[in-house]
Amino acid sequence: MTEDRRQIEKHWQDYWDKIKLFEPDLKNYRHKYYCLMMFPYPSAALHIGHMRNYILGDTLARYKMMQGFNLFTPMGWDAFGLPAENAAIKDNIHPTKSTAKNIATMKKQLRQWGVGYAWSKEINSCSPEYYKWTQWLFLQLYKKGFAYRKKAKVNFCPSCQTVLANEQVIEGKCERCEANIEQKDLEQWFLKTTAYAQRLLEDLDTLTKWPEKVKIMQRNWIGRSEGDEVAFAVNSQQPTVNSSNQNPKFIKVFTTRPDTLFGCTYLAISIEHPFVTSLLKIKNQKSKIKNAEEIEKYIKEIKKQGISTRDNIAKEKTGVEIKGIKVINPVNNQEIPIWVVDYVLMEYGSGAIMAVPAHDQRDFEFAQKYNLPIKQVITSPSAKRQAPSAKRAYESEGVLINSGKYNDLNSQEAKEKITADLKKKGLAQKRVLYRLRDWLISRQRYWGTPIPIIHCPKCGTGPVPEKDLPVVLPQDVDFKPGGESPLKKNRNFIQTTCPKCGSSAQREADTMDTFIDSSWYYLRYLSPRDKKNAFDSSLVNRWLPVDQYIGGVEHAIMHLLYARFISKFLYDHKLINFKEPFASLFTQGMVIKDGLKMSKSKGNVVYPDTLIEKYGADAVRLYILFIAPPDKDVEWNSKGVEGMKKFLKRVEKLGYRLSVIGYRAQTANRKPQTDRELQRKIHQTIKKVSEDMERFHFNTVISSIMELVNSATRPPSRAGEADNPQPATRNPLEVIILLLSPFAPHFCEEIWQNVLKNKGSVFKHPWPRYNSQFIQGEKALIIVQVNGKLRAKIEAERDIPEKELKELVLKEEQLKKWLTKPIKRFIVVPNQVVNVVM
RNA sequence: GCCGGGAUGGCGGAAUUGGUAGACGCCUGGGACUUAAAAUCCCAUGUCCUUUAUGGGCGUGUCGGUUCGAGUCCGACUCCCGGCACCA
Repeated sequence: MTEDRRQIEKHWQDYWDKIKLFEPDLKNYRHKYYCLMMFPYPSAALHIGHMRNYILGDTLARYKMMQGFNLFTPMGWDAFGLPAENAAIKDNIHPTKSTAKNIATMKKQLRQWGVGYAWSKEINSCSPEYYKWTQWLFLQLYKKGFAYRKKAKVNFCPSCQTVLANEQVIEGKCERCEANIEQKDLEQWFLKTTAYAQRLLEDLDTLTKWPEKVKIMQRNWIGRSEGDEVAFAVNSQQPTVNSSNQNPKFIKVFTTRPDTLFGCTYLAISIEHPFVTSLLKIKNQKSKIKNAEEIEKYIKEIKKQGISTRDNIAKEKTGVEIKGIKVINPVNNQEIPIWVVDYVLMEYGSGAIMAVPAHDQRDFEFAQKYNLPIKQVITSPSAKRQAPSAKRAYESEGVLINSGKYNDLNSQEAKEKITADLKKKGLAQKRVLYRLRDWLISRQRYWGTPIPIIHCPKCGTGPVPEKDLPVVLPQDVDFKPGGESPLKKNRNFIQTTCPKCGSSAQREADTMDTFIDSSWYYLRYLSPRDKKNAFDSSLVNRWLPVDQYIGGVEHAIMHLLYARFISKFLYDHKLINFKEPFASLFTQGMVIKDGLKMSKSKGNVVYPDTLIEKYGADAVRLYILFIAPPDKDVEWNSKGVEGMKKFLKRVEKLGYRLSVIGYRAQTANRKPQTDRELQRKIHQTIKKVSEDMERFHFNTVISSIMELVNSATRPPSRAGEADNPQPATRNPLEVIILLLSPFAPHFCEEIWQNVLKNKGSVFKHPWPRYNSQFIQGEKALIIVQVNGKLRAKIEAERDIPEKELKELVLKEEQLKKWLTKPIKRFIVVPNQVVNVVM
């Protein structure tokens, strides 16, 4: 098979095409199985890391096919995005061309690996046929008020020359190019993801087949936090929580720890807080402050430094007191100072906090620096009256002290009582905050879906009518980025007429974040050429949610959160009838090389093509799934592929031997007990493999099949079983081929049809079943321990009574030297272990 | 700092509910076949000790505990990987 292996593989690839093995019957949704891989970005060529992903999915798909499911595994291309555009700028090839070329290369690779998809349903997010409906989706969101424009401080990447969503900023750096992110005030489009914060959080509990890890990451990202809003009166004026924040009569703070209110010794306020801004703007207000100039100077300085919320945590906190104005702590009417600080974020809560230095580490550090009082009000329940540590704040909950009538309550009780009392006075209310922000979707780049919006000088901003979709992305664009959208420079594109009044108007020049393309693609696969609808609701409602979604853990937050958000939006507007798009999620591990994730930019990429040339696709497929459980990261080492080739050769030889000699002749030469032993192994293996397939333990599946091959190849090792004759054992080769076929499809199809002489594809044959009565022998191997240490192994009848087993143990020669003292206890685990305790 | 995950031979890994630790494979060493090599097959392969056996001690990151019995459960710690991070 070595020489013509490539030809054999190609032969079966053609065969699967011919019999349309992977083409679904979408009308037949009974026993449906929608197996979806995250669609790839078309980069130059797929490496081993990608291959692991697709082989994993293909193996599962073929297994499900054999189990009799009506399988649907489509594939497509997430083709818009920055890499293609950057490559285009560098090499001066239009993204349309380079993308098409990359897709062709990748399709060829996938085919060579024996990976099958329903190619008739292929989609490509950069084709007008697809992005027309991405635009349609945007318009639905717009019409329902879920897409809006606002001027906001946004993350701007100076290197990519575009804004980024919060999720795309990692430690203050761009996730793509790692340039430091700048904050800019820009008018941008947002989607109201926050409107779904609570449901995105709650419904995670319904996703029982998602990895816990991914759900935890999403929960943390949504970041729900329950607490209270508490109003602090400015000087002695009477505040209420219902007045506006601009009103300088009071300042609202958000806290999760109202039990520490008595320990609040100053109020810290963001430099951008409206209270501060209006204070400095309005003359008679400003005159009340003794150090207005100092504050203005401070704010200017901090703004100049650029208060990024993410990159200066290590920096020492600074601030300046507003002299001349105080606030009243509502629990004890104590006057406390207000400090304008750089460590309170305007974007979260109310932009002001009650500072409790004794019980918050940040406030503690600040108070120490500026010599502000540190007042302990919580003590640990175990060590009452513990002095506050000189080095750290005590941040845990505990028992209240120095808190007037609330003393001796625990934190939980105190929270409720203090809030209730303040609520009566109108000074507090419950509030739930989320860390999740609205999704910023505008990108000042060329290679993306144009936002279907028209700006009319008379009518203002309005949608492109649905009948005019798609808004086609023009080809002749100078796409070099320059801080604003390249489309702005294309007059033919920009100039349009207002659909309402007909006067000359301008198109929106920004394109959409590519995560919108991937937030709904799983719906389009079922009717990719439909010219009238984004998706066919009746098909979608029958085929979704996706039964198995497979992809990288790097999409745990962004893609999966956005796709869930869009599904919920479509559900609420009755366009689909399910709330969650992906019933079961599997996140495969990364392939590591030299300690780093395999990636082109790091220069540690291994391409599978030369390995496939040398060993064949099946051997590489087997190896890639054999080296580790698929959800774990794995360090790549090409050395072991050889072993897989050897293994396939042994199976081939077994097949040759059985087919030449004939299976019956072969069994006739064996003793009956040999057959029984092999038969047991066959059924045990079917059981183990079937169970492990469901758990995605593909590595142990392969080793179990190897064990069965070893048993079928080698002469029997154990004899001495009862020799009552048994019916002829099932042909081991047939079982081996069936179990192995999802992993090594070409090889197995070849043996199935040309050696075992079966008609039709092995993938049309049902997955083998085991018979549990063949699994157990009538003798059990029992481990004998003395005081917990292994001392002997004996064979005994299954389910032997304890008394007889004890006699057997006492008779055993090997054990005599250990059983020197009187037996205290005799512990039996039936058919497994005996432990003699002396 | 917080939240996850992990640590098992020379290597990748196995051990599903506490019951033979190291399956399966790679590497390595030895042997058979061969004029020779490749391929193939067979044997060995955690570690130490001895009286060389159907022998024994030790051994799953560290320390301690529970149990007849712990890689697995509990408590404390070390290191590695991933996520989040002035979120009040």
